[in-house]
Amino acid sequence: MSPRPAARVEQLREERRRDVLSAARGVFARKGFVAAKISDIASAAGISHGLVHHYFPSKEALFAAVIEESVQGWEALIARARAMPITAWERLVYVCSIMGESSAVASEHLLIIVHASTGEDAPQTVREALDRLERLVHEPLSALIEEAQRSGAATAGPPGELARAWMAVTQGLAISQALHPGRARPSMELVLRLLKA
Amino acid sequence: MSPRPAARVEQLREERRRDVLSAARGVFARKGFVAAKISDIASAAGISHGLVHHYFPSKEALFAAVIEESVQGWEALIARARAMPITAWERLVYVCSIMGESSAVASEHLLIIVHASTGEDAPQTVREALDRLERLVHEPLSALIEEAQRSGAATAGPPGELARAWMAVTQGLAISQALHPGRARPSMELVLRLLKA
Amino acid sequence: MSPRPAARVEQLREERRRDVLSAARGVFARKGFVAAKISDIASAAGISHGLVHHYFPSKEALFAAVIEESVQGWEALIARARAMPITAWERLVYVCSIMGESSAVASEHLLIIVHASTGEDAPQTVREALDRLERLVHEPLSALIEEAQRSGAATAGPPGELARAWMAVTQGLAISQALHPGRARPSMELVLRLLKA
Amino acid sequence: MSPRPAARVEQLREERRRDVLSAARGVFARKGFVAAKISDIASAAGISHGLVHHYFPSKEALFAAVIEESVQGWEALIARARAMPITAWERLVYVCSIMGESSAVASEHLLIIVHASTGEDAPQTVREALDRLERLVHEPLSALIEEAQRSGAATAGPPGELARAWMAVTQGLAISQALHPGRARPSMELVLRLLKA
DNA sequence: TATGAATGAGCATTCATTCAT
DNA sequence: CATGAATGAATGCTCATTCAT
Repeated sequence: MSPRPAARVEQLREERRRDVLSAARGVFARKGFVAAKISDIASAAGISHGLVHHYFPSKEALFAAVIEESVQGWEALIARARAMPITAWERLVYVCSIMGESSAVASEHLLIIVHASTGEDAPQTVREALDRLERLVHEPLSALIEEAQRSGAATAGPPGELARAWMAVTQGLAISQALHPGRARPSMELVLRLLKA
Repeated sequence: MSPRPAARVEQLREERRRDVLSAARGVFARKGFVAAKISDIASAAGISHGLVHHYFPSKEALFAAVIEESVQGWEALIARARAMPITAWERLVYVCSIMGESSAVASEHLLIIVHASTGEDAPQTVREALDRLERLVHEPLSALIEEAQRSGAATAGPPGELARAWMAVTQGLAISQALHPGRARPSMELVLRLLKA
Repeated sequence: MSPRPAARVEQLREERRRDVLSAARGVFARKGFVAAKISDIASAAGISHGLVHHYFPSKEALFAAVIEESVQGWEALIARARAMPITAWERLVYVCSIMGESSAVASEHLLIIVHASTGEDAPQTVREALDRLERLVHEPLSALIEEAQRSGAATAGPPGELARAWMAVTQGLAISQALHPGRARPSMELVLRLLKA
Repeated sequence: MSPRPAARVEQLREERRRDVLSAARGVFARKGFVAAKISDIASAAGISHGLVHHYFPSKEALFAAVIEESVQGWEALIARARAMPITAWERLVYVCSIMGESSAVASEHLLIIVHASTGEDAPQTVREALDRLERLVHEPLSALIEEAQRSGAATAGPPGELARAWMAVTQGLAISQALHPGRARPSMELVLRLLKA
């Protein structure tokens, strides 16, 4: 009966799933988990609210998927930076520059993480993903900083704390950007002054 | 008419109102406006949910009162800094040091402002208070930076943008601290590197 | 210790009770049982809401007392009419004229009875009082009409039904008056056309 | 997109909306606006309380819809009477006879109007609809009476006041009927005696 | 007595989730 | 797959009633 091969069907389904995920990312970023309504997400994705549950069993699962997506983006960024044949300091600069690009998607990821972090009601799956993210970003960053310190490029101090400070500062700037998109974005070069020797 | 002196009654009422406000500050800081439940606030204040409405007509009014309190705290801090007989740069250091103290209350104020800023559902009164806060902090800060630039203490660049960057960074660090209270707090001296000449 | 004799105290208490009852009559008349708030009544009586419960154990009891008062007023009116040394028709005219006077108090009684009759949630005590009122008004009225019919003054027809019609019409006019106090009041002479032979 | 034809869906929705409206009419008639509970209406309609809000955004809107329905019924009745090729007096008789039919629906409409008129808490929309109703009924009725007076069929007197008296009386009788459905209904011929020359 | 703080049951409303079509 | 009707748990808010002062 089906005119389309199963693979094509599966692909369409996957595309639709991505649409929902994208819509959810935007809505969660703007409203946070609790205030975001399934119907907001459905509207943003151009489908009915009932259909959202065909792709994601629950609002919580959808949120977890968005978080997971963010975490994987960070993982990928860090992996890319580590794979480049450059100095540790240049890797830091590279990471900063990507972060600073602040595409809408990146801002949304950051805002979601802020919401997920600051909200106390995040479900367990989300908590775990956030912890994983924390480690994923913090550890390689500390390593990069430590490496850069050895080469004299980075300022002295406990690399772990510097990494955290850098993460906090980056997050603060990203929030600011996300909230005021039109505003002149502080150059990431400024942020690097935190770490520069 | 009352068997108790009116002044005392009024005083008790005011105290209780402050208790509720404090409880609300904490809950709003941890959960944001929408996710915070009146019953959470009531529990935190050790009273029944009905009594919360005895002191504040609505959740929105309570939130607005908390925001107002934050705004006034900032106003006061800026005013104190401006009143001190010190150089512009020392004023910046002073403001940073107070901000960096990170009493629970200060963190809560910052988190609330983050929530209120990032959440799309803040009511109109709150939006206005936030706008006022934005101006209250940004303008004097820009002035301080400009002054410090003239004395050569601060780095070059548009004072307005530097002020915004500094605010974003401070907010980011405060969030980080609020979320991980046990963690070693990045010294505010680090933050000053952003501005130092 | 008490500077006043017990009797005087009792009298004051009784006066205050009447104040509350009067206030309640007005509020119940304007809002009905459910919509009337104890605090409305307290405000109207110029006392605190807590004090209302010193005079009446509950809102329901207060309502019952108001109804009781109405019932007794009707009883008294009917009794007065029956005691007068006049013809049956003149008694009908007398009752109509008193009803038509429409002092604020009389209107309020009527509106309360309408509310109590039309509202389904009246408590048992109230139901009983209303039934009693129904009989109290209906029976003597039927008797008066029957008497007037025998003397040829009243129109023919079952006296019981004529009495009910008259009561319904009187109530309708009273409602109209109560709702539009400024408006020219239809003369009760009009109402008597219903019964006149 | 929908697997069911849109027209059919719309029709079902409209039917269900009418069910809710009917249930609401009965409950509002018996209890008045404040005392009527959404859950009462839902039970009467055989649906869950949540679904009521699927069809009407709020209790107030539902009440307004019921009132609107009443107003339109009156408009239609008056329009029909005016369209008939009969004398003014016959038109009055016709209106009385329809009113006197006292189907459950008509009684409910009248009781609702009484509740809405006597209750002080009716929302603004309702107030406006009632004012409109007042004019809609009063003006054409006055005109009819005036016309009937010119033909000598109606009693003398200010047509406006007679119209009001007639409305009040009709309302009173309708209340009486609605409250005691089993009782012998006073003939509307009786009411016409108010107006007959 | 008199006040008003305090409680909690009750109601309107919202929204995630399910499911018939 | 897709829709939206339907449900009911959850939440803000009101208000009768109690009670410490």
